[in-house]
Amino acid sequence: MSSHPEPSPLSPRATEIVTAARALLEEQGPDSLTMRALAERLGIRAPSLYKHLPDKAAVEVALIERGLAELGQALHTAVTTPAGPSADSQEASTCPSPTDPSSATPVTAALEPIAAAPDFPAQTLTADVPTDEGPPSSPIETLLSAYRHHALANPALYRLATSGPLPRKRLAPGLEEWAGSPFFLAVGEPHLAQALWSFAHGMVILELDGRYPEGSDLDRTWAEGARAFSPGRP
Amino acid sequence: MSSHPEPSPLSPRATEIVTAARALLEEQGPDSLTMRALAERLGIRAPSLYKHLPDKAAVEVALIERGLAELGQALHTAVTTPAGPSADSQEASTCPSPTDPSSATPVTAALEPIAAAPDFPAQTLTADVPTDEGPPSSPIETLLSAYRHHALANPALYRLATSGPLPRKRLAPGLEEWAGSPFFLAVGEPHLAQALWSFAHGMVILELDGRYPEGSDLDRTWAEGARAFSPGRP
DNA sequence: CCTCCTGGGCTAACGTTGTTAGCCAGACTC
DNA sequence: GAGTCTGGCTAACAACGTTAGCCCAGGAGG
Repeated sequence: MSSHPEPSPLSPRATEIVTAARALLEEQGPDSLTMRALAERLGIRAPSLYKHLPDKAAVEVALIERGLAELGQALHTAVTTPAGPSADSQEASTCPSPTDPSSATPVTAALEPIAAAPDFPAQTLTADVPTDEGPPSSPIETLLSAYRHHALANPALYRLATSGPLPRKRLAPGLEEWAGSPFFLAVGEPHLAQALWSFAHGMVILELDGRYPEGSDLDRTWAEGARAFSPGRP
Repeated sequence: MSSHPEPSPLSPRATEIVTAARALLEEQGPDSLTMRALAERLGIRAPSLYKHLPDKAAVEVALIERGLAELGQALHTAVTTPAGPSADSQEASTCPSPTDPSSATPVTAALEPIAAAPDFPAQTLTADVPTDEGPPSSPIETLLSAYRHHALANPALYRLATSGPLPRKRLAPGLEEWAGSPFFLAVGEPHLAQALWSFAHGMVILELDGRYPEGSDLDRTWAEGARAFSPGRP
């Protein structure tokens, strides 16, 4: 198994840099991901980074690739696993990615909305731990739950990987398609799959951006959406 | 009617500045919206802008308010209008917003994806003019069509207004709710409305970011989504 | 052992960005 | 006429991404 499309190859040192960048990103927010701060975290000076990576965009592309790969991984196992109701198990079992042993970052940092991402004022992100309950759930519900959990567990990386214009040319080919394919596996029809993916992304990104009114019951909104996309609905 | 929640009050000159900012944004893309470029467009120097607006964020907040107000306007008329199949008519009839006469910008700039927004590599945004055809459409289809058309007609403003963390504190209160309320009017149930809004946003933002695979038939994806959210589906 | 080369660090510096401080001309008020 | 805003201006700062150029360690080849 593993993440099918291979990520762009990086020197060992470059990989270290990207790992540090990831930690910095998730700990301090995207605005704090500067070349100087990144270098300092590694005990070197900013210009030295350019000996290993051509520019900042390359760091971001590498991060995007990691983000897509991990998201894809989470979704694939969610869709393959024989419908486990608890969404947490998947992450823990697959995230120590086999392709990249050096990424020893503690990604599996549980589900509490990351402590502090200072750039992003955290707004409504106070009580939004999804409630896992109800019936053992259909494939679609399982997939959506995995999607939501994964995104909320890695908010900054998710945002980086899925928002804003994509530098497709610099990205490992096929990665996006692969990451999205579980939606097809779950619903069987490509256009419906695309629609479901769009729904999931819209939900997650609006939740991350604190865009829903204060007291919204997002669990119910997700459920309502899942129901809409389910084949024979009650 | 008009946009119910009043936008934050601005001095006449500040309004001019925001109008120029909007033009700059839509013509040259978000990266080109710098204080210096904005000032130059007005024939003054950057520091002078600070006599009228506290900082760049204030410019952006004002733009966001305009974006949300216009989006809300478009959606409201789409939902109130007795189901006109042609989505174009709405914009033209309501956009010269009655609240703000000085915004004489040609917003109604038709539907061709704006010529050049250089910062955003336009990618797949080549052949994505939505095809208006098929049966006269349900309220939900009308709403979704209006949403998509409006967003694609004002891509940069839409992105600014709906992506990234919201500075809620600085935003006119109630604006977001008002802009989103047509979704409730269309489906009748709040959670389903939120889900439908999320779907629409996800579709649009992914389309704007050129995130769908090359040859995607987005019309069908929209249709599939609309069908999923429709009450009694075939 | 000496030489050479190269990988990977460094400092200095440039051009942009948002933003502040402080100056000054005109217009309006009393 | 004196005074006070209003709204321009220049100069400057800090932080950003990035480039140029220096230099030291260590391995390779003779």
